[in-house]
Amino acid sequence: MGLRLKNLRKQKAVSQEQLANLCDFEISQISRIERGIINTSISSIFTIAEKLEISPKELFDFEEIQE
Amino acid sequence: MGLRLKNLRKQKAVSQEQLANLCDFEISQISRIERGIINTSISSIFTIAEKLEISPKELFDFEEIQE
DNA sequence: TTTGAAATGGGCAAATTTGCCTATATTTTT
DNA sequence: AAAAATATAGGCAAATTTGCCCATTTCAAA
Repeated sequence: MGLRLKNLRKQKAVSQEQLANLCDFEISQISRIERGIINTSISSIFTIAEKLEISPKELFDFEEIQE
Repeated sequence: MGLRLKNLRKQKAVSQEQLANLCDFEISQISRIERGIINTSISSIFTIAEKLEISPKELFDFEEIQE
């Protein structure tokens, strides 16, 4: 999931800091989510998806195997 | 999300208790998730989706408006 | 290589979730 | 209506996440 987010974020050319500001999260939080350090909540995912202007579903669009 | 889960679970004719056992969660936890009392984690969602034999994406397949 | 931006890492308190348990309410079946 | 099954509710401690710091590392551009 984290990897998926990282890829989508980069596709949108948004930095972790920018995304953090948009979501009103901490940068470290975005970093933790992308690296899979934490198991973030659904609402965080929804916020991120919204601010990244993607569908939440897209964040789960990856093969089970990875990460 | 909770509503979506509840619907999918019922479609599969699985009770909260059965789902809880499958996932190795507490029944009350399933109940809380379905009612939106808590903001559960992604990994919980993945576990539930797996045990319910659905794609995680399906759980997010609903209109923004509802619930 | 140096500079600046972007990302990672860690510590700590506050907030939230989770498990465990028991009780009550609601729904379904007989 | 009564009984049985399902779902909701709440309390409490343990576990996890989150925000708020600041320091360090990695990466990209000059």
